[in-house]
Amino acid sequence: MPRISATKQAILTAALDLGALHGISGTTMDEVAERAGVAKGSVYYNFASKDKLFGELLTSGVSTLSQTLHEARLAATGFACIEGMVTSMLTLIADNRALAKLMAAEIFRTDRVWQESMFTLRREALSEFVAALDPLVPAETGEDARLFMAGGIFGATLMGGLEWLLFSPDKPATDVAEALLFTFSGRLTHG
Amino acid sequence: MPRISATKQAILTAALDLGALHGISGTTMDEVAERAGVAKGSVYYNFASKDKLFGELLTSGVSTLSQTLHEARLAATGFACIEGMVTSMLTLIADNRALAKLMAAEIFRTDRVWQESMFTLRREALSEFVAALDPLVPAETGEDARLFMAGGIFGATLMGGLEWLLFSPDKPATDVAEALLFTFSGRLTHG
DNA sequence: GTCTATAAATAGATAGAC
DNA sequence: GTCTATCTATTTATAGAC
Repeated sequence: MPRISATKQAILTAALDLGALHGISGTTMDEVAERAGVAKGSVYYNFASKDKLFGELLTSGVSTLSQTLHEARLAATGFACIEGMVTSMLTLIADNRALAKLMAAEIFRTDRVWQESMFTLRREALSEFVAALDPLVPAETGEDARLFMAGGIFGATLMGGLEWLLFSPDKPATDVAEALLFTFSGRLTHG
Repeated sequence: MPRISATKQAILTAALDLGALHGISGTTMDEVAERAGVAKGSVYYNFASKDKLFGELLTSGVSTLSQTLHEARLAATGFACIEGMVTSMLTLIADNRALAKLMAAEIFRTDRVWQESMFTLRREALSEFVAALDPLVPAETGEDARLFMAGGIFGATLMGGLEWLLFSPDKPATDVAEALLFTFSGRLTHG
């Protein structure tokens, strides 16, 4: 595992921040070079193309998410498993705010060159939620229904997390997790 | 209320479809003109700028969403109210697939010229969920927590809906609604 | 109102010096 | 490995004929 060069890291960070601000198509390689403090030639020395640069950023980001969810899933059982996964994902979003914004904007795009690998990685992340749901849903629940549920919990956490960071960033993460988990706890139907 | 011209409508439709495919920054005014079957000059005759064109598209879309949620909220009470809102929103997403994709990608952008009005309209849509949640949550629940819950239900429906349309479009809408509502019904914690 | 033609600026990418 | 300079294509937007 060759260590990543300082220049390459600066480029990745600049691209991530700018991508979160203006979207990938709205970010130019000139801007990336300027923000990274290097010449554009250096950007292209490290990344063959704009697509390669952002593709690396996104696939590594979704991969980290999968791993985080996987670890959280193994750390508990039953509904506590969902609780831990939602909380872990919120922490990850808070620690990688730019990446979360970028992912939210790109996750349903179907015209990217890296679409295929993103699709696979996204499915991997969702399948962690599917696995966590397995002991909680009736045995006869179909595969599609499990995926819709997983997508829903994933979406709730992502949107709730972004809502938090963009509009109420001073609130602690636990407030957000509690609110989201309240809606999944069944207490909504006890009224 | 002056009726919208056929040309203007064709331009709006073309812009919506292309924006859903390639994002707003990734869509060019040349493509819009070509797909709409008009010259680029006609596009600029009807819309002063690219920003104005997509701004109109997005604000009118979120406005429709707000109205749909409002009507669904008034049509029921208690948890059935949430059920109706989620179901109505899924129907709206299915009927306006391109708009849903566009909104999902743009809803957290903070660098757009129409950001201010989008922010307001988005809050309006969320406040419908907040109102529906009012009788279902403890009286001492804070304003922020209510918004996080609303954002979560909204996010779950949007992501679940897009997951459905992109990857299992053959399943009926009721399957998706049932799956999402299952997670909010409390049956997850009965295991 | 719609068109063609074009301006003016910017984009992704490359060449070649150092 | 990093830079400057530049190529080529594309982009938003406008001018002006019809």
